[in-house]
Amino acid sequence: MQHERANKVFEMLKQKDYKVTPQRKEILTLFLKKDGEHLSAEEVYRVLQESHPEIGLATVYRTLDLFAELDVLQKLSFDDGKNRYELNDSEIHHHHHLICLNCGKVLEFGDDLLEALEEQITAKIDFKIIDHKVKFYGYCSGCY
Amino acid sequence: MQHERANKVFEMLKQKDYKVTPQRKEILTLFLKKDGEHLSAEEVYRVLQESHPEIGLATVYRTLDLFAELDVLQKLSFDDGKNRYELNDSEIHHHHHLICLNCGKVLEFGDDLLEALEEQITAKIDFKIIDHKVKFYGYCSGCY
DNA sequence: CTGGATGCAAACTGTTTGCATCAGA
DNA sequence: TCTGATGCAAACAGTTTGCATCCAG
Repeated sequence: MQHERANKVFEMLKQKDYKVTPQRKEILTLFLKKDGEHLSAEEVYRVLQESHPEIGLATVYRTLDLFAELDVLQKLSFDDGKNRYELNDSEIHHHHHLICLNCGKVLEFGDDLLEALEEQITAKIDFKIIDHKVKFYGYCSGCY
Repeated sequence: MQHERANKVFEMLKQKDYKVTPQRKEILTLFLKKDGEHLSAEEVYRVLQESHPEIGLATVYRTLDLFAELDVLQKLSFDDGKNRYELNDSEIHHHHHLICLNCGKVLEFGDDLLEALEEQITAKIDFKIIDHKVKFYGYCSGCY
């Protein structure tokens, strides 16, 4: 149920004294609709443009920042010069990215395998890990 | 022996019909001197400025790009809006980064542990991994 | 009604490019 | 000599900011 998720976010906004504006609603709705995609500010802006031409690019940026801060979205960067955002899968259930060096396609994989690695690092180095980002580069099935 | 490493790179440049210019020499020398540091173009530019004020920022960018392409340097991004470069430790001996969320300090660790992970991924997903970038976020010993 | 949110345009930052000049091979 | 490399300035892309206006609470 998508709007259930949305309502949860709206709740949270209110609780933290942020206003629930139509712009914020629209942007969240877009991400819920495109669950799993990694959208840039520009892309969000362009899509919304069609149905809501009043929304400004600055508002998109501000809203994406806000949502990232509230952990509604996760901020990503694939080193193409622009930040991307994706819906943060509720509870800490990360996934990571396989980036095809040829066609640029981005595949994903879960991070269960990484937990063991984290433990080993924590044991070796005096560093408390609380998050990680992993990117693998290579060639997807269509490209080799 | 540092200039041995430098000479190797100069060799390579010549072999690939790139010219060995004083600017390229200076930039490489800087990275050799600051081995292990992650320098941004701006930083390289500012440091060189002191001893070689003629060198232009555009040249720094072009040279960093070139070196990255030749695998002399490795291009990194710590999501602070600017690219950084570090000396690429000769043969494929990667290390990865532990980024302190509090003070921004960047620690490093080797990647021997990751190999097993790669194999598991390759087995599961149809994707030929040829490189990876891993970043862990957390708190370093001074910050928790 | 009131302060936070918005839209717009201008400012900013990091990076790239066009072009005349320079210099390594 | 002659093409690739440089320096400079202008152009660019993505993002941020100032400010008058608007509207959710």
